[in-house]
Amino acid sequence: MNITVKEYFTDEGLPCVDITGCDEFVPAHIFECGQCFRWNRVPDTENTYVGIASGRVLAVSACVKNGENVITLANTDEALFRGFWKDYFDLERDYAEIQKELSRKDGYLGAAVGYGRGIRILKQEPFETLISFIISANNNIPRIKGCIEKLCAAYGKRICAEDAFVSYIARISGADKSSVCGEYHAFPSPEELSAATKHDISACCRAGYRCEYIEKTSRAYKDSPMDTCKIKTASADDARKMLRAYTGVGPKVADCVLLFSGLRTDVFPVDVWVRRVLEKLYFKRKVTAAEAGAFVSGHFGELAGYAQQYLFYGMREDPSVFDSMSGQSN
DNA sequence: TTGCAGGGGTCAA
DNA sequence: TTGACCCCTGCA
Repeated sequence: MNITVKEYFTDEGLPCVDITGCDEFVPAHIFECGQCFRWNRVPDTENTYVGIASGRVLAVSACVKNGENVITLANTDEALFRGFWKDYFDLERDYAEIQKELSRKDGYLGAAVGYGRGIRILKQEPFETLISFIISANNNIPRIKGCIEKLCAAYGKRICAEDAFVSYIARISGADKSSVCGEYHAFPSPEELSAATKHDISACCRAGYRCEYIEKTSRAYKDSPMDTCKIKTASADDARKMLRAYTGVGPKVADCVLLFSGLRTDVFPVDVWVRRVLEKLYFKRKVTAAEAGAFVSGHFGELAGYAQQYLFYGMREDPSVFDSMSGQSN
């Protein structure tokens, strides 16, 4: 990937970088495809999102300038971009090539890829991803986001945005500066979160039976963190086993953590949405999660994780993208 | 206002 | 393989 980075300051004095040479980057698709919970669209903007990752706040937008796609990252300089955000957004990977390969595999994927162009799989912090997807079990996105925000507010480090950042957000959204939030919280570290009991966690974020999972997993993680090197080199099944050693992690959550923290791309989280896609497109009948999992690992191989994201996003956002495709899988 | 079903699973029997 | 688990939301 040959990306070009231009560093500058906005009128407010906020450090920014403009990235060109990366056509596969659509903020709405990246942040609303179900992989992350701490990125939110700035009200009254079409394509600008603010999020927190590893204790850093960033505003992301994309537009076309002079016929060229430009990604603007605000509140970072070039050094921080190269040292952190470039990897977080997986900007080294050639998604156009992945899309080509998936489209060749099967007609349904071709349709899904066409719809979800611009999705990128983020490399999120493993502990945050682990706890977030434990909370996601049998839960819906607004509530998951609410639980996570409350946990962060209670146990995470406070981050005060610079005045220039608040002014920038106010300007691009047309909002009054006083209405723009300037306070954020990092996701708590294993040490911070493991200090809380399940009762504390329950009082804080009302996550029900998942609170016990959060307590146990935070404490276990503090003593025995994920061995990401081992996870990357092990077989997919062994990697899943390592994740499932944490309480509250079953097959679906394990695959989500592996995929969305950028550790593996050959896993395929099967939840009710994905199962619906597979049943509708490939099986034409009801299947179990295990049956679905066995099918996809053979059918999609190393690119299973990307296939999952495109299929899932297409099915959830607009199931009609598959309507003209019946009978075209191979 | 109330009651009920269902939600992007996991655990234990 | 099945039921219980906590809590919220939408709907009748």
